[in-house]
Amino acid sequence: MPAKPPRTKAPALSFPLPFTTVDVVIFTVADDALKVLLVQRPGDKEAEPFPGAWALPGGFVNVDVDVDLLACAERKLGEKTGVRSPYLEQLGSWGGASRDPRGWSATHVYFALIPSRDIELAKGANAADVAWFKVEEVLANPRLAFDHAAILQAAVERLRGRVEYTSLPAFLLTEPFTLPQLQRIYEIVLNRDVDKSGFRTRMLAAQFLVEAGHVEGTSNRPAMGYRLADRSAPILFPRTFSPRG
Amino acid sequence: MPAKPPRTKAPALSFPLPFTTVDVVIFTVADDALKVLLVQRPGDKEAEPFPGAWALPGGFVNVDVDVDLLACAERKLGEKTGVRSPYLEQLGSWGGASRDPRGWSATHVYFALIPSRDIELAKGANAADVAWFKVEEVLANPRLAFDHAAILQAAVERLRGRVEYTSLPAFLLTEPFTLPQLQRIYEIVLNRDVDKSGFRTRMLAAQFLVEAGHVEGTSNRPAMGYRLADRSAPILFPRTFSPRG
DNA sequence: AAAATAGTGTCTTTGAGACAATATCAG
DNA sequence: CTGATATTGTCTCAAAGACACTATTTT
Repeated sequence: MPAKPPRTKAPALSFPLPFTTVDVVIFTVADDALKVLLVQRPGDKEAEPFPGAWALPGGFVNVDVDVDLLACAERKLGEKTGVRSPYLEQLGSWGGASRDPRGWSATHVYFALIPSRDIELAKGANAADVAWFKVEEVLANPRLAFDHAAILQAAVERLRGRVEYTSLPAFLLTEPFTLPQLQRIYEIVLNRDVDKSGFRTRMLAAQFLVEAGHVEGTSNRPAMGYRLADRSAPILFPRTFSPRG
Repeated sequence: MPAKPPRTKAPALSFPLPFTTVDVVIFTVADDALKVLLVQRPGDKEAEPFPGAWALPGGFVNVDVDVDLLACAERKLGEKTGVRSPYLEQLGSWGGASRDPRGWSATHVYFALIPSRDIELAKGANAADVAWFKVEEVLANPRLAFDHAAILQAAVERLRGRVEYTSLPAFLLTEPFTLPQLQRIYEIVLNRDVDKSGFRTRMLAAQFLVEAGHVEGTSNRPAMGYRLADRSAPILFPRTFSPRG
């Protein structure tokens, strides 16, 4: 790729390198709303950019610790939520001269889906600077650090887009879950009602759920519980949900 | 994001930075086949990695020239093909300790679609080290530099996936083009036949084509020519092409 | 006229959407 | 029993798939 690359592993560089960071957009559904995890940047004691502003969790790649970008994303996710292996997908990357006042930087962004029941936010000294926010409210009044508002916007669009034709919302629930619970997640993310009968037909026809006994849960009549046949990836439906399709 | 960031624009760093590169997967359709543009890496005179191997076009981000990642991708595309504004979409990023022997590196990958008639490959001293390859053959016997075989694989999967439900193949044709021409592109990319009648109905119903007069081209009966109503982005079909949908 | 390609029509099937009906539980 | 929620059934409609048919050009 390069014309005149450095030769050593810790090179005396002949040209400046951009900063490399990884950020993670962590979604969950709680209180009937789609939420995103944000962290508050430290006050201006250290002359950091955007002091006190909320931002997506993330930070510099640590060349000595992270074997690759995915590992770095998993590390940052774990540090903030304690969650071990959620659904994690690469969203894209943002890079340029002006997104960070310290200089040319590029960030690799992942997005994660985690069930709200699985969460224990990072404890200890900086527990207070990690919190869930309603996506709707953050987007309506974005005051995020860096270009994180644009990144969040892209993540939500990607999520909504995928939900139209994939089984992604299943990753927002703990197993086993019921079809009405799953339908509710679809409705929350899509922000519209979904027909009950068609939903059930579609989900069961797609063959990605396996029965896991009845769940005597929150409602009057117990519902069948299901688990995912394959937790490694969502399945794709051949059609979109929306009407006028 | 960072814990202890550098303070200046050309900082004396307290920790090592990964290399940042941009690579572009450039597709076209020619001779009834999907092709990808590759460049040959220089011989080992300069102790570069993978001497003589073929690679995706790309290289280091130039902090002084590229305002952002997209601009960098457009620059590299233009340098190799002379094409000015093709369809260009971010594919993803690959980064890790072992993909480049010189050290931890991360590459931001874009993929481009260009009509084969628009191309004039880079001329001059290094014209010979740029060439089109059949994607099928490269994937069958990958000997690309770095992790470019995996990247190409991902790009092809993305392209094939998108083609199932978008108007992307239109960006592989010069305007005006006919519906039979467009159908042929779909068939080449998908590597399967598509029904003529259904194809026409679908394309015209999607309202993204505008008539541009008859084209008295290659065949016996002249066909209606079309242009894209909006060249900025493909449109999405509500369903997939495949049977068993 | 024959060949070749462009374009249309018809029939069947699949599955979504709407909505009504039934089933099973808690009180 | 009544209320609430789960689950199923029915009817209609839109669009895909398969495939036959018609139209317009070149030779």
